[in-house]
Amino acid sequence: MDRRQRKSREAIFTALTELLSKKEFAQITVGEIIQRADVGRATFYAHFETKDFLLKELCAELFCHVLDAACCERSGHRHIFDCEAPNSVFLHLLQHLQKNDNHVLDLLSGRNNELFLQYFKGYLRQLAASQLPLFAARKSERLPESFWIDHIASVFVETVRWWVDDGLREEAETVAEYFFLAV
Amino acid sequence: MDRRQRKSREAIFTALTELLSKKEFAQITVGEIIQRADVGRATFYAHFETKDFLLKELCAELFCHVLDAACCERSGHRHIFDCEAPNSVFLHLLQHLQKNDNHVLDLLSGRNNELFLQYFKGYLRQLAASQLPLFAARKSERLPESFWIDHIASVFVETVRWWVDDGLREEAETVAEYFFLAV
DNA sequence: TTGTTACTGAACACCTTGTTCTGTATTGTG
DNA sequence: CACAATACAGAACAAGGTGTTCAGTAACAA
Repeated sequence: MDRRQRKSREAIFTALTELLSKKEFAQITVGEIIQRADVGRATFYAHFETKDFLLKELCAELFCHVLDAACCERSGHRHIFDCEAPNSVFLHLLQHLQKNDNHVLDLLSGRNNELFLQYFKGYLRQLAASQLPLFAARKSERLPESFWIDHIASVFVETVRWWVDDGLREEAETVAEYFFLAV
Repeated sequence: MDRRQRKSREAIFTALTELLSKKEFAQITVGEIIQRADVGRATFYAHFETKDFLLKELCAELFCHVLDAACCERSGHRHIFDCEAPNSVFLHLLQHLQKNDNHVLDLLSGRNNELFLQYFKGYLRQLAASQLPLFAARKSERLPESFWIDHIASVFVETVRWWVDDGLREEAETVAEYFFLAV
């Protein structure tokens, strides 16, 4: 990919990320983004079809990064014993979120954005489906699997949301424990 | 209240309700609402500050109606025994939703509206707080109460969402059972 | 009947979106 | 280096939505 392209794309991502820490997505205009990114209007629309598509691609990058990181650490050389514990993936995810390196939490704080939650939950559903055996003990055979997967993803998302709205006062470990007690 | 006021207000509510069964809230414009309501633009803004405030008031009316109905039936002369059962309020709520008299489900179907979910969950949180003793068996003493209330409300909302996205294929009783198994 | 209040309908300024254009600078390749 | 391709800035543009204002009209309540 052309260096100019990468530069513009990155500048737009960064601009959006910075803006997201100040105001909610719906209130951010394309004009603000390109102004902060120092990029022409036409350039923006050459890269992203609409503002929503920009968010979608941003989410894709974020989640890939976070989930990959969680997976790598899990199958990495450290924490082998912890990884055998049922909550390791979710705990790692929470720890990543707590660091907030890539400002994911900005998207979850306050009155958050529906599109983001949609993507978030989508990824979580995948994760939940892959981790399904871990929750077998709790699951009743009377519950349909689609319901159960959705439930796990929902509870995780809502737990994180509660955590953020609460001001991140608890440690990631504590929240992971809440999650496993609740789900 | 002036009859003209009531008429206009009602026409606007009805117009929005009808439009919501066709498209999502974000795609509905004030122009469409006033056209369908057969009401002047100035009239709309005399009644509601913005489109969002309109939705807020609509939600308030809907939830008051639904929750009141659930409460009345519960403390009414019928279903006395059922009402002693822990799930009666939630089941009644689900049954009300299933009938969809007031098109609440339109707001929950598909890619739904964030504001609505916010209000929905807010009301649910109240209900959950009042019904807290019923869930005492499940709750661990290690879970903070604020987390627990939020959790119950979340699981209910997400259960209904799953139900709707699934096409309302299950009976309200079945869904109520799922809810109580999951929460 | 009379004063008050709510309504219509149109015009208005403002903002945001997404497109199109011209000219310019940067890139990777031969 | 030279050249063709490509990404860029910047400005102008139409289209569409928002919320306000105002003058004239109709419905209300006392």
